[in-house]
Amino acid sequence: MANLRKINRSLPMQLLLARESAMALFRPMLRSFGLTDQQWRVIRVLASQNNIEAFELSQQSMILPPSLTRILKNLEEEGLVKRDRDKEDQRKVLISLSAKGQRKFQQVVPDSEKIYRSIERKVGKKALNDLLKQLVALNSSLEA
Amino acid sequence: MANLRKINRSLPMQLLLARESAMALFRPMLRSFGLTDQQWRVIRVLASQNNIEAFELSQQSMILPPSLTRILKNLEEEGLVKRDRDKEDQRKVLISLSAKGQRKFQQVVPDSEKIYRSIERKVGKKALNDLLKQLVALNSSLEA
DNA sequence: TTGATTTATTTAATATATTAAGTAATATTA
DNA sequence: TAATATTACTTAATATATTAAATAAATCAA
Repeated sequence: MANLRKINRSLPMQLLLARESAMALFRPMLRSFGLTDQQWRVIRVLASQNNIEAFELSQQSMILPPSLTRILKNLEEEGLVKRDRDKEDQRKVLISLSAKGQRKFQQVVPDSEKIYRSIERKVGKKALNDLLKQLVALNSSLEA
Repeated sequence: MANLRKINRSLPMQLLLARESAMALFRPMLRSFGLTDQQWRVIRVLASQNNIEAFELSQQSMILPPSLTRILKNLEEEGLVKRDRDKEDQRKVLISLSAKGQRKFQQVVPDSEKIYRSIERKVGKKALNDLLKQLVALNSSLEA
């Protein structure tokens, strides 16, 4: 039987495992605030850029447009985000956090930062920064 | 407004981005063989270990049991895998590749390896190995 | 040895991912 | 400017993710 590298030595698998290990630390906290991983990604992006186009939001939150449509529908029903048509270009939808959404963000930030700092302690600040740099380099290598 | 690190500087986000960049290179090839990412993960594990328990398969393929149940149902309907009850412990299900599943694996391996080697060239063999080592280290740090 | 507990998997319900197709608004071009 | 193409998003269909609950077999405890 032809050989393939052991699955646990493959780059995509190690990236998946690493991401799962990291997210496992955030997930219970996010759930306690009634948020899914993706909803939190969306809210984070919106907290830093108000009235952002759906396409931009999709890129920055790494959520494909069809998923984003549903996620925004849910967040809108919960009153956390607002959607408006762009007056200049009626095809575009501009999305922003509601006051309630901003409060939700504020509530989550301290716990999120606490967990991130505990990761920094476990991994080591230097090792973490090195890793981030290598991931950025990897991404630009792979795009090329 | 309280501050949170920019989303694109967070570890989970960079891991997600890196994984997507890598998987984007494999996906068209896998689809051309009629396989989803997850189905290929399952087949890879089965190719190296026949008659594996569902729980073990779940761990190694990084697919939670409820998802695995459906994935195995689909793969079984396509005749790629077989399921048998463990004679010793009737709770357990033992899974293995059918002859057809083994042929499918053999068909995909060359293309998969070709893509992996192109990644090695783009990223650099040393950089890739370093990164893998750091990811392994990260995983053990985070579990601790 | 029966009743309670644990283990291994499946079902169910809701959320997200992926690909393809559809729709409406805008831009382009002959 | 009417026909065509493109853009920005949504809908649809199928696959997977996540959490909770259910089921059935095995184990444990009294």
